[in-house]
Amino acid sequence: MADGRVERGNQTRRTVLARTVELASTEGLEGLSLGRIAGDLGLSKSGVFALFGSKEELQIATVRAAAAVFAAQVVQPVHEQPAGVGKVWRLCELWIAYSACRTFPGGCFFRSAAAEFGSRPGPVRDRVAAARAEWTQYVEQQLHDAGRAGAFREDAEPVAVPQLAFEIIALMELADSESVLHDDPAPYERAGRGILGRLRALAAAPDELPEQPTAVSPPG
Amino acid sequence: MADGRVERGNQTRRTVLARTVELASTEGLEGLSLGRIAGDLGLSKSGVFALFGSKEELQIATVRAAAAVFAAQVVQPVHEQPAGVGKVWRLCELWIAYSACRTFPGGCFFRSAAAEFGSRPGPVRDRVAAARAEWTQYVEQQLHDAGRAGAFREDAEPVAVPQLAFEIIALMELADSESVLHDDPAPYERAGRGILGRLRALAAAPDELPEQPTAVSPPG
DNA sequence: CCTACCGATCGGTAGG
DNA sequence: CCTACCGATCGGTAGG
Repeated sequence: MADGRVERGNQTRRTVLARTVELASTEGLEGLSLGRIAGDLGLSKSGVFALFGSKEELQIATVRAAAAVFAAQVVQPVHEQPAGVGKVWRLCELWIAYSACRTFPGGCFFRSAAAEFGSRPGPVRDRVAAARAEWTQYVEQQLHDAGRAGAFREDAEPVAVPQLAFEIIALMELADSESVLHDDPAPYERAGRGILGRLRALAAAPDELPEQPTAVSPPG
Repeated sequence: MADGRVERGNQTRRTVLARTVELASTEGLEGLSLGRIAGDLGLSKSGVFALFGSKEELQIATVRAAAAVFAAQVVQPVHEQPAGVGKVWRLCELWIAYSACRTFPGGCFFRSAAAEFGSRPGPVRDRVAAARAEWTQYVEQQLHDAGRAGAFREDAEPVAVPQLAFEIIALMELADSESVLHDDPAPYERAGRGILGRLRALAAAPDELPEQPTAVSPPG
């Protein structure tokens, strides 16, 4: 009972998942191998297997672990900030930093995972789709709250929140993809400029936003 | 010499590549298996191997074959159209149709391939990066030519061509990704609206562009 | 009975 | 293009 075996198991689980989120971002969730992970961490293959039950469960646990990292790095820091375009822009800056600093060595975990499992029905795809839908809804909620707080101009058309969220996410994800593919930080500036252009055009107080995104240091 | 063996080999090569471009778009370039392809096509594993020399060469040949499909479906149809925002928008419509009709069952081949090989240095990544760079340069060229033809307003800031190309490509690629992941055509309308919004804001004759994108039929 | 592993091995398949 | 194989490794499971 109190011999610590359960706690040791939980610790080993965390150790395994810390490694699989890294591996999966570069080699894919399907590229995870129980034997290789075990070898890397000095465990037996069957020991790793016993902790998760199947490779598929390991993949799903890896997606959940990546979501926790993302939440801590992108969502949590803005938690207490008042709603507004400033909060939306801060969220975008945090996303760009999350991508540019290679939190996951292969770039955004959820862009990679969506590309890998997007056309493979099953529980892994469903988990990835749910994680992405939650993020989209979170961005939409921030835009909605900003609108309710009077952050958008009233002399223009009402802001189409899902459209604007789609455009912001598109710019950030292409920056992530191109930056990884070409080892180049320049796409982050493009994404930042595009997002600021949209937000400044709609903001009631555009001067509260910078004219240009701050420079992003090279990856790696 | 003239016994037709070379021609038969080329035909078999085309048959194999027609299959691998489909498979790779859903299961990845790394997921290609010489044995599986051979079995699917009633060939021997070593026969397929002999045609390409290595799995890596098969992957590169698959990327080249996909590029030919893309060029025929998206680039070739606008070849003789005069430069202008109308040509740019037509190119975007063709891209959206290329994605929405599932030319490749897993969505845009080059988005999938970039996600899979973006952080794996080597000849396959280089070939994927080159194909994407060519597409980006082609879009930029069309925007540049439109500007030279007087298609953009002169009372606004000069159009930043690479920035605009980045934004257009970002919207199309997120539509592709989300449509595949959620089996939903709605993202294509978002992408089309976003692109038209940008083009109409910059166009000297915005009335030559539609106000809304035409509806896209569901995938599959 | 439980867990968290171990060394060994299952039936199949990988690239070559 | 074929049959016939190789060293290795795959995900998963056996008894202890």
